[in-house]
Amino acid sequence: MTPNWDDMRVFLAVAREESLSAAGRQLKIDPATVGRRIARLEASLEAPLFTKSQQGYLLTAPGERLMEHGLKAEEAMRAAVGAMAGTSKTLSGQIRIGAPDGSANYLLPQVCAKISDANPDLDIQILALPRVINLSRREADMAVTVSAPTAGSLLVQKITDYKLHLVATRDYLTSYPAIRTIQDLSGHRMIGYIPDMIFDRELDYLVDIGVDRVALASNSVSVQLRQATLGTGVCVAHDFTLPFHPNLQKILTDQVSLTRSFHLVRHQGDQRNERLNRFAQALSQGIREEVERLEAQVSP
Amino acid sequence: MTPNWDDMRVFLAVAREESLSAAGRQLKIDPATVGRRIARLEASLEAPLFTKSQQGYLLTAPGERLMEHGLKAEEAMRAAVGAMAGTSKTLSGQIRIGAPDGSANYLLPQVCAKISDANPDLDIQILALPRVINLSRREADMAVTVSAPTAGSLLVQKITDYKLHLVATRDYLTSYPAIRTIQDLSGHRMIGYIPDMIFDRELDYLVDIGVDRVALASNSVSVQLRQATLGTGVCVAHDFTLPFHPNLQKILTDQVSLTRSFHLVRHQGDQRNERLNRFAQALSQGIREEVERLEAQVSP
DNA sequence: CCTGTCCTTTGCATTTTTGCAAAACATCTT
DNA sequence: AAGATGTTTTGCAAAAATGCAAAGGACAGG
Repeated sequence: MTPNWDDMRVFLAVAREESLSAAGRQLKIDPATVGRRIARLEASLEAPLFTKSQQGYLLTAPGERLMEHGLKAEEAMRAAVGAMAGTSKTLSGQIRIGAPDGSANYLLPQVCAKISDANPDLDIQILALPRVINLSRREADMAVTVSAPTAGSLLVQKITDYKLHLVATRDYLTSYPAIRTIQDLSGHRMIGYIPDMIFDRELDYLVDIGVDRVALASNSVSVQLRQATLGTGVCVAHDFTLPFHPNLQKILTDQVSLTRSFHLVRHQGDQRNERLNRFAQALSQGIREEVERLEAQVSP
Repeated sequence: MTPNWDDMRVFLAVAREESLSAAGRQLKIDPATVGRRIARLEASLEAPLFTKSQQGYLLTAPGERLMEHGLKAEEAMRAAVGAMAGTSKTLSGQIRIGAPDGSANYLLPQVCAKISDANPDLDIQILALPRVINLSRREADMAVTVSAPTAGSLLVQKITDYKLHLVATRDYLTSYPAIRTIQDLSGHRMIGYIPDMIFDRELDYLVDIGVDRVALASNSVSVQLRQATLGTGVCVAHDFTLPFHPNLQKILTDQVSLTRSFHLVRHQGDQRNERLNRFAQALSQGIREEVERLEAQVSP
């Protein structure tokens, strides 16, 4: 019998989450229903799609083959929904943004709050991960990145430049030897990324500055800034984060001033998706304005 | 809210049939249900998809846009189902073949009966139309044709050659002046295709033979043969039809012997659809064997 | 080893969807 | 003009799907 196309939507969620419960949460339906929908799909296709256990639902070989086609169906359905968006005043549904946690923590909350105010029926999800978001696998609808990706069928647009400077607390600076030159840094504790976990070359600030040892490291910008705010060392901070940490001040600004850029990266298949286009436009403009507003609050 | 993907499947049927009733018949669901599914889809997309009346359901501009994406979703879902077919011993579901009515009447019934015997869960539909089947519009899953199409993203494979000869009944031949040469035909009633409705140049047999007037014409081969069987004239017949009309005999075989070929035409997008591949293989082989079997029964 | 947590599956009640039949309307044929 | 045929829409009963709760199992932590 003809499979129910909507069962394919459920199938994709289970394939991704590898769990009836998790898929049920994502789809907002009962796990019992998810299980029944999978059973119905398997019956109509006469093929076992998962190996089943309480530890998880894992795709079989036929299930893998089905998933390939299911992803195409999903893309078409997304585009279909997107094509309808132009007819509505406000956006609805759910959109997920991937972002490095610097922008995820310090920019996106404000930007997305405004977008949400203007589009009450839209659910926005900020995926803050210290790694490259895989848009091909649809981990998110779009991603804010620092480096512009060059490979894959992706759309990339530059959003804005932003500045970074070395920072430390005033207490730290008065308690430790003066920092007048870059060479003086070698006598200080540096805070930064975990070197072998840096997932974007453009985030490797300290190498640019000439620092080769990081005593306090984290893969999370907010953790790094919290450590700096405690007065435990010197780190590189985005200017737009400084209004949130008034006890941090810039140092060596005449010698070290870094500039990076945010890019918005999207799946090429979404190019004509009006719904995502509208959201992307609002997001880019929001980020641009927020960076400008926050950097204006930081003394030169 | 998230549209139900299966509502898209219903939407496509209504868009094609331009009628709830016709779509319901095609989908084997009640027209009332079809109407409700369309209403639900329109509500979820917040867009009117059809202009509605008892005369029919016609797509609106948003509906047209939706259809583009819906067709892609459909292609993906068909491929998905097709990818599963290899896992099952027998085929199931529904497959529609377009064919000119010569092969539709005299070959496909036997060939499809055998395929159906081997695949009890498969519904086979023979679309016999006196015109070119539009595979791009998915009027059928595949088509048997005489001319090999050269345009469009289609897969074409030659199935077999077959022969055609001038025929008439014995009674006709004894009641009317003898036919010894092609020129003698001008004093006889010719049966053939309606000239301005010939949809395939390869079917324009009488032009090849040099006959320029068709006194008894039809766009249907079976009608033509029935007329010939009544002894009302001379027509061109496929050799494989002659075992069904034992009172028809070939004439002028030394002067007129036509050869044509059957081709199987499929949508390029179905190239890796295992379910349709298996069916196509069985169909081609079946037609090949059936032409051979029937032509063997006809005296030279 | 025991407890807690989370998973899948099953039974049952509730909700939703569907089929059926009828009403209303439009079109075509006699 | 009347009857026949086919359409869409609506109300209601029947069927199907879903949610809820509980049972049973697996795994992790204390």
